[in-house]
Amino acid sequence: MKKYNHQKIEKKWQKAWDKFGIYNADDTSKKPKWYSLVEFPYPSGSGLHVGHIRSNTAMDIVSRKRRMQGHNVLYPMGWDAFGLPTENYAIKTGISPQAATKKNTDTFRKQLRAMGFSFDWSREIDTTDPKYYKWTQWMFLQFYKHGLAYKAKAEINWCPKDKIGLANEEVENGKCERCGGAVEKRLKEQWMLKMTAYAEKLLGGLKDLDFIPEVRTQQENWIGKSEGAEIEFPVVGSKGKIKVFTTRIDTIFSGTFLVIAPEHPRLAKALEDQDSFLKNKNEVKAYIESVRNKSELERSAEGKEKTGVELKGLRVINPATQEEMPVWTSEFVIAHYGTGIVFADAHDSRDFAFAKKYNIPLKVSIQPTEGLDFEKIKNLEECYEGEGILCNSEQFNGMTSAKARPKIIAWLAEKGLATPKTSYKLRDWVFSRQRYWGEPIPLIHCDNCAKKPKILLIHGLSGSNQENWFPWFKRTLEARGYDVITPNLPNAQHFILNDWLTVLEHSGIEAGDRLSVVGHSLGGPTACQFIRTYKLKVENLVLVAPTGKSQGPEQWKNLSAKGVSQEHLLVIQEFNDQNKDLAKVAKLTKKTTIYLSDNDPYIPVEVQGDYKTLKPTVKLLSNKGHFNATAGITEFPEILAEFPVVADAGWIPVPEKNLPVKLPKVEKYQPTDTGESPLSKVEKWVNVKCPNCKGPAKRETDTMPNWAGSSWYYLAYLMSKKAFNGPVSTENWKLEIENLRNWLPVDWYNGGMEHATRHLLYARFWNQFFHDIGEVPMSEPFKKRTAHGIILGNDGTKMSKSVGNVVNPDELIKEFGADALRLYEMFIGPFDQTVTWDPRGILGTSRFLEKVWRFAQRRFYENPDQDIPGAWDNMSRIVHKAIKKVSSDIERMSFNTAVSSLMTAVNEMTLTGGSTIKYEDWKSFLKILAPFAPFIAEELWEEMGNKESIHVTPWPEFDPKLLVEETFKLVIQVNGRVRATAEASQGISEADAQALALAHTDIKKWITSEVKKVIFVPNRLINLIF
RNA sequence: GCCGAGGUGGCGGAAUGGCAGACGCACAGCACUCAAAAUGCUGCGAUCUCACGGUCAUGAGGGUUCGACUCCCUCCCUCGGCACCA
Repeated sequence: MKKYNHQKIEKKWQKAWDKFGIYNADDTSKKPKWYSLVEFPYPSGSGLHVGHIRSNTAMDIVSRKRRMQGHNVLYPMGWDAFGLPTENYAIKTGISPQAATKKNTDTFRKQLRAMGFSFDWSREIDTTDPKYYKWTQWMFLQFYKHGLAYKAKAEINWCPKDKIGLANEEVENGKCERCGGAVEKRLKEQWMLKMTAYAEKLLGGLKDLDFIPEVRTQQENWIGKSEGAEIEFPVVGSKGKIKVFTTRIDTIFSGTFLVIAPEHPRLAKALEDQDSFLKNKNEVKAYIESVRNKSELERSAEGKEKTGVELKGLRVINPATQEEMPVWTSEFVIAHYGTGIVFADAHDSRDFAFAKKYNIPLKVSIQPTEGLDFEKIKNLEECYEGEGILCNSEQFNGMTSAKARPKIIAWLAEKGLATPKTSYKLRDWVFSRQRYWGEPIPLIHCDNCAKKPKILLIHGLSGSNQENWFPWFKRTLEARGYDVITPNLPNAQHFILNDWLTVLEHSGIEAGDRLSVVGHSLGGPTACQFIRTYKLKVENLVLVAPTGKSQGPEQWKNLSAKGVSQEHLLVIQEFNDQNKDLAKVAKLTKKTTIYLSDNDPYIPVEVQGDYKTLKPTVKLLSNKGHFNATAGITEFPEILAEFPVVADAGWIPVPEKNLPVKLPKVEKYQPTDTGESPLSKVEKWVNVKCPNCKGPAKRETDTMPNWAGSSWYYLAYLMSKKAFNGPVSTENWKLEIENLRNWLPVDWYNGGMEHATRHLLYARFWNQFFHDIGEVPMSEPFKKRTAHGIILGNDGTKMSKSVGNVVNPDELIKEFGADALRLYEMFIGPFDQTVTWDPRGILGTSRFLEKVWRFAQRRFYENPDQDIPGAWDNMSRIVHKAIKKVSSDIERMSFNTAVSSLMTAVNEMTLTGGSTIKYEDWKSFLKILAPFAPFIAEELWEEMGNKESIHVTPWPEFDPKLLVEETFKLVIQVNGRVRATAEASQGISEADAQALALAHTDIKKWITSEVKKVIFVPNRLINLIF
């Protein structure tokens, strides 16, 4: 009889499984796919801990079961390796984050392998690998190119003592984690992702997802949708209006003052303004200053009295009551929610307290429906915040709050003073970090390109800037951010080239401008001549129906008929050789496009061929004539394609072919005391050529947040090796979409509750965006989301290095084996609940495995024959009961009871039948044990002579017939209390059961009268009522 | 303050409205042993009783029900999240 040597067995099977790659997912399989996902760990220096193992084991069990159920299973693993601890370690020790990460991931990988998780290691990823983050950078650029990434001033946590910006994780209760000093808010230009644009989608998408309710509600609360109205308060003595958001428009008649957030930009503007209405500027300024100097903690402290000052000189009118109201500023109003201004009344406790403090008049307009003392509310002794019946509200009196709200909105909307409006708590994602250890943001800032681009529009013969599509053109492109110059050229009827050039020369164009030129008709060749004469650099030259020498004599006759003198015609002809000029001009311009129409009276189709042989792009539009008003052209939308919206001027994306922007080596990892990333000190890296104008430019030195790489890692697992090894490009991404389509969505994603809001929302946002731009096939990435409870240390507190209560799995694996540890992790308590690590607990599961081992040895060494004649049917029942329970328990994440039923089965087997178990039954038992304890199951399976791995054999089905026992224990109750039990046969009738019960010796003494009533639950109990 | 989860032996915990405490840890007794470890068996909520058996027990108090850990109401406590969101 062999002894159970877990060390030997585990090493043996780790090697064998690797060798045969039995856990590698197959991209081309015809089997149904199954994608299990656990949050990939941050590879910290302290190694894997028992908390990681809990989630990994659970999903490993699910994955193994699915594999045995015939699915093509993908269960991948990787490293979320960018992050502060590694960076702080680098600051302290000087060891590069790259080197530390390598070491840490090696440790983690080794530990995870030792646990026997069925990961597909061929798909391992690392967010800090340039091969990975080149795609993260590409993705950021997609956000940027679609207008969802923008730079704006946002608050960062600033530690004035350490002189560095802090991540949210580094702030504890408003204090710096490092030095314990108070943290300030500072404004800094930061990259933001416009997540608010997806608020509604993120909320709506939740509806069809199988997320546990806790996660779902946390996401809903985080998005924080509330529906209400925006009301306008006219300013007294001015045309201005102040907009206010409210969800309680039913209280509008009690609104007696407005309150504006101290940080509100409109307030700042009013203070700067020389002739502003404000009469107490200094007082307001001082107040805003005092608020800014308060820490977040002081400001929001519960029960803290709110402070504020009145904005003297500013009064508004309540649109419902027509009464004048004062306007105040106070710290309790949040600048970024709603409009940053609220109307205040007696039905909000904060407003109420504030008004009392500063003696602002109050009015009551809501009467509680029951219970409360309305007298006190009416006398303004108490604040009533709830809903109720409206009073003091004119025609709305007597209505309930709910009824009145839409009516009041409609009433005010009619006067143009209110619109229904939805607000969200969700804010845009601050995407910049002023740190080293993150993905560089792949943008380059170019001062030259930051200049407002100019467009020079040159009209043609007999034309003016008031004609054709020119006014429309100017208006539209100005709205797109361009400076459009449309000079009126002299003697339009009698063209003199030099006169025209002189006017153009003085039209406001300067050397170094970002210039585009649009020329219409004769303006086309004039443009070419102008560019050539002054050697102008032009970004985009657009010629609309340009006239030229190539035209035939007939056309020249036409011009002549229009009054152009022969002399001038010769001049035109002379410079007007498109073939010659354009060839030269093209050298000075980046891009040239010619628009032609098939029915242009001046440029007939016969001569258009000449243009088409030229280098510029020719766009042929049908039926546009000469592109002038005579042809009915007053708007020319096609041309807009040439001039895209000017966004975030000066930020030029790094071209795809230059990705990744790799992190350079730095001397010091310490953030700078100006609040910038240490990257800003690497001049060689920072200073680059502008990809756009080739002039001097600087790289963005902010890096991406930790959340970036983890927002798409579930997609990365699906991508081919080629995608990571090859160049990054939109075309290459598209090649991967098929793989995404095969595997998405993730069927089951388990992770911690701490990621229920941020990570999970970021990833969903990311995915929805890429779905919208056609780069990801599904809108929602995760079909099912569950969460595990955390494991507390022995002492009931969170495991942490400093407390010293972290449990190291290495020693446990060595002493008890990975199988015992896996079982204990599952057995320790309900999977979704917080549990406390009990160092003795693993003894139980370890003993259980020893017991399984001994049972197997007895059965197959003492009785080596394939099957034992007369083996107990009871044994089959025990096994099939366990198959049923284990199968369903895994699906409902009740892993602790699954383990317990495995234990029960073994206990019952040893008790009932010794080792007389059928061969098939024992196989089935090993199979249901296999997902939990894969090593021992595999070993015992092999010992039975099986050649194929147990982990790829079919999952056993239970036979319901075997589960039915002939007799059962009938519970006998008298007046609802259990008084006895009796053995009864299955399917016993109510009458027989009653007879059995009444005859029972223990029941007789409870019989006091005739049976009044009988409750009979078949095959379970009978309850006699006397 | 709001939202969510939870409260059951000495401990971790189990229980489609139907025998509360499965399974495990700890503890005690017995067997094996010269002895110990390991293993196996037995016991293990409180209380009354020599005993058969009874009574009380699932945070507290009420309710619904033949019957409640489970459903409803009120309250207390613990944990997690959000936190001046108008």
